[in-house]
Amino acid sequence: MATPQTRYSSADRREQILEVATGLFAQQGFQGTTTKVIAERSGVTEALIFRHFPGKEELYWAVIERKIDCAGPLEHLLENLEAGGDDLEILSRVAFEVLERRAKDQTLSRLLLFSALEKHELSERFFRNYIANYFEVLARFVREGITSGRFREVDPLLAARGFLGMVIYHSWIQELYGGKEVQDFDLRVVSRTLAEIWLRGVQAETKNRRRPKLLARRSVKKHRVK
Amino acid sequence: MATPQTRYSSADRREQILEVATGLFAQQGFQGTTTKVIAERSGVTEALIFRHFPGKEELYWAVIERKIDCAGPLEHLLENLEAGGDDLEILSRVAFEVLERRAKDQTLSRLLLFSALEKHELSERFFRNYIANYFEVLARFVREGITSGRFREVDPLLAARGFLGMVIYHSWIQELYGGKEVQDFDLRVVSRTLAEIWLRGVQAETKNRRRPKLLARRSVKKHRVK
DNA sequence: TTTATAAGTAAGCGTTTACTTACTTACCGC
DNA sequence: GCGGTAAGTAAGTAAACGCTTACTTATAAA
Repeated sequence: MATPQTRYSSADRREQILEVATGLFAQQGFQGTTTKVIAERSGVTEALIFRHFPGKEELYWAVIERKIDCAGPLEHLLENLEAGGDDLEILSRVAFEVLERRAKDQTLSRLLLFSALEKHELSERFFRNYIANYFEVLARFVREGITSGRFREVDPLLAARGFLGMVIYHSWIQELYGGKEVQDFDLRVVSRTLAEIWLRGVQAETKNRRRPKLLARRSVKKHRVK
Repeated sequence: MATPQTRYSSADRREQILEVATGLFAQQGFQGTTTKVIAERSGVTEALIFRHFPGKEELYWAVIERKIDCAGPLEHLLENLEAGGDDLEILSRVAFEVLERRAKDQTLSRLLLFSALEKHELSERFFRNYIANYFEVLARFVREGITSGRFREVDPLLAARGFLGMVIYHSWIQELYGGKEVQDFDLRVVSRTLAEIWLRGVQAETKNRRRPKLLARRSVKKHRVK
C-alpha cells in the first residue's frame, strides 16, 4: 500500500476542515457534532484538527464567521433588487431570492437557528451584524414608500419584519417541519402571492390606482433614495 | 441530620422529573441536556430517572407529548376567536394571543424548534398533529372569506401561513435573537399592525365593504389527529 | 408488629467525549 | 542529497456520558 500520500497546505486543509465542520454543525448543532466525526469526514485524525483550531468552540465560531462572510453579498443583492421595477415586482423578486437561496442551501439558516437556540449570547451579535441588515434595508424601502405617498403610515421596521416573516417562515415550514412532503409549492407562485398580500396591505388606498400590465415593461422612474 | 425524608408517590415524582426535564430540554436541547443535571435539579439520583423512564430518549418524548397535550387547548382558543367580531378584530386577537402566549412561555416553541433541528423524523409528526392544525383553522377562515366575497382569491393555505409567519417570526426575532433588547414592541400594537397589513392584503377591493353577517358563527368540525 | 412493596441510593459499568503527547514522514530550499 | 520545517499520526489521557446493579429504607396494609 504505497499510497502517494499527497499533503495539503495548511490553508487548504484548514479550509477543508471548515467545510466539513460547517455541514455537520448545520445538521446536528454544536452539541450534536463530535470532533471525531469531523476528523473522519475530513480524512484526518482528530489531532490535526486541534492543530488548526485551539478547540471545538473556536472551530465552531470560525465556521459561523466564514458562513456569514460567505453570505455577505446577499444583502447587497437585496439592495440591488430595490433598484429596478414595479413595487410588486421588486418584492416578488426579493421573496423569490430568499426562498430559492434557502431551498438550495439550508446550512446558513440552520447554523443561525442552532446558535440562537444553543447559546444566545453570541447569536445576538449574529443578529445585529446579519439579520438586522435585512430589516434595515427593507425598512428603508418602506419608509421611502410612505414619504412618496405610495404606502400608508405603518411602522417601517414592523412592516419589514412582517414581510420577511411571511417569506422566511414559509421556507422554515417547508424545510424544517417537512411541509415540503405534504405540499410542494412553486416558489414563483409563493413569492408572488406573499408579496402581493403584503404590498396591498401597506399600500395607500388611492381609488385611482393604475396598475396596467403594460406598465411593467416600461422604463422605471428611479426614485433612488439618498 | 435526621431529615424527615418524605417520599413522593411514583406519579408525583414522575411529573416532577418531567417538569424539570422540560425546562432543560427546552433550554439546551436533547443533546445539550444530561441525565445527571436532570437528576440533580430534581433532587434525586440518576438511577431513579431510569426507573421512571427506560432511557433519555423516552423521557424526551414524554416531555414533548406532555407539552403538546398541555398546549392542546390553544387551538380551541384559536377556534373560539373565530366566533365573534369584525375581521380585523378577530385577527388582531389571534395575533395577540399567539404573541402573548409565546412571550410568556417559550418552552413549547423552543422544544419544537429543537426537535425539528435535531431529529426531523418525529418533528414531522409533531408538525402534522400540531402546527398543521393552526394552518387548517386559519385556512378555513380564509376560504370562508373568499366564498363570502370579502377576500380576494388567494391560496388559503399560503395566506394562512403568511399571517402566522408574520406573527410567529416576529416573536422569534424578539425572543430568540434578542431583538427584545433592541426594541421592545407593544404586543397590542404589533398584533394590530400585522393583522391590518395582512387583512388589507387579502381583502377584495370593493368600495362597499359589507360587515360580515352572522354566518361567521358556523359549526366547525375539529379533526384532532391522535 | 410484622412484612411485602415500592421509593430511593451508592457505586460503578463500558463507552464516548474533547483534547494531548510523542512520534513519523512528506516536502522544499539549499 | 540533505537537513529543517511543517503536515500528519498512533496512542493515549481524564473527565463526562447514559445506564445498571446491588443495596437501603420509608410506608402502609395485614
